Amino acid sequence: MLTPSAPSLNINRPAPSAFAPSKPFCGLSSHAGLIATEFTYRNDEEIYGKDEPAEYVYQVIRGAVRTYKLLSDGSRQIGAFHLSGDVFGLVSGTKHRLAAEAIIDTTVRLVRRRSLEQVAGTNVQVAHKLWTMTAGDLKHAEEMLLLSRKSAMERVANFLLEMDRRLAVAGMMALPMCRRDIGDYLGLTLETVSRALSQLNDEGVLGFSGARQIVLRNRQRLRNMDI
Amino acid sequence: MLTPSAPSLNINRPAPSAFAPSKPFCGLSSHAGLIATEFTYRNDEEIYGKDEPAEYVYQVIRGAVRTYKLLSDGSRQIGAFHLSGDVFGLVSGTKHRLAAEAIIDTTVRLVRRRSLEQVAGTNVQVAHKLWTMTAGDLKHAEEMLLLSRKSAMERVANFLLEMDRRLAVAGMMALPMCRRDIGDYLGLTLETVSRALSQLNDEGVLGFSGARQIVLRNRQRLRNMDI
DNA sequence: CGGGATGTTGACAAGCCTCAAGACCAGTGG
DNA sequence: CCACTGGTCTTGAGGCTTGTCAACATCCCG
Repeated sequence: MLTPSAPSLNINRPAPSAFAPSKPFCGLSSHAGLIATEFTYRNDEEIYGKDEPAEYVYQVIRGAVRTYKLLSDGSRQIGAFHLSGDVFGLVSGTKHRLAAEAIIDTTVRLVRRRSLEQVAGTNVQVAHKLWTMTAGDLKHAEEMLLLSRKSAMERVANFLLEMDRRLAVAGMMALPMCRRDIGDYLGLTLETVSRALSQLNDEGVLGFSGARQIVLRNRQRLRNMDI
Repeated sequence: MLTPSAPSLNINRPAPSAFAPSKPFCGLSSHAGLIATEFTYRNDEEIYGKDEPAEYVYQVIRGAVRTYKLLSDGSRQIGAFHLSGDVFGLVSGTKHRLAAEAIIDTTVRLVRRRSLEQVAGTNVQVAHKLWTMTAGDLKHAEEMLLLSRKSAMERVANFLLEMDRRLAVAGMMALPMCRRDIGDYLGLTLETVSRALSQLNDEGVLGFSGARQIVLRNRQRLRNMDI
């Protein structure tokens, strides 16, 4: 929860005292004079809490974010991992239904939700973009729902392919998240995730160079396990 | 699949030869001259198929609809049950990601997706309505994802409360769907659903008057099992 | 080098699925 | 009116996958 080295300004909640007005927000803020601000969070730092007013919409510039909710039984459900370029925190209501935390040191760009909706009120293209972004979240939720019916190995295989697609460089991926994060994302325990990864390693489907440095050696076999 | 008594015109795919232009589409078609047409399907009749072009958006007038996809292993995932008043078949893309079938004899009202999007292109309120409807679907998917982490009993309890809220009249609900449908919706087998219902009956939490006629006698206990 | 966090592996238990048999119910035809 | 039939639902027995608990290994960082 506390890493004493602070790479940048650190207030728990943004209230961002105007930082750097910057580049287009996923091709969004180019439309109108949306003010985008940058902000940096350290690992495990909260970006926003569940049920908080949704004041901003975010885009990851660098780093990784998890959105999650805590269940009554103490377990945690991770809704999504957001990596460089991803937009998160967009809701059509007024409150966040999931909390968001930086997994590692993360820089985000943010725009006020109100400004965005204001623009959407006059600009049809922006309004359409908001819709398709929410539809994208829906698609992801539906895919996770499908995954939830599958075996542990199928879920892990699917996860690996997703991460391979999203963050592999030179055929190798450096996972930002721990085994527990993966488990809470897939609806498995960290032990089951570890066992699945070990088995894939034993079978030569993947290779490790450190627990979070993974090379996929046989993507086709992973796809065959997959949806 | 085939019930020889046809209550109304029966073509497998709409291509609806203008039937009854009628009342507002969930407060939607009141905005512009959207033409709404009615159509009736018999039980187990397909309304649209997976990956079909999303030509229409539907509202249930009478009856019940299930949307679903078939998995590669032959199992079926039901995404949602749609009852009187519910809108379904709205996607932001061009294809349906789930198929839709009538569970019982069902009348729907439908409007062309193109017309709707056209109106949304000029009418900000309609555009906003499309967004919030998709956001509602997202919320439902997120709730199902949460449920998928819970025990069989918790899922069934949640299902009962949902159906009680949506279709109970005089404290009694007449489920339109069979045990297999419920199982495919909750990610359980029909046997597990049946066992959970029997247990709730034994505990006096609910009462049967026919397998699909259920009275909830202790909603609070169901809520305590629930999310 | 030491210590905490993270990851791996093993043994066991629990919950749910599978398979199977039988009960119930509605519709049909004799 | 009753037997028959197909579909739906219930109930039981056993097995499998995954969760739980525990021990140990590894890594990172001071």
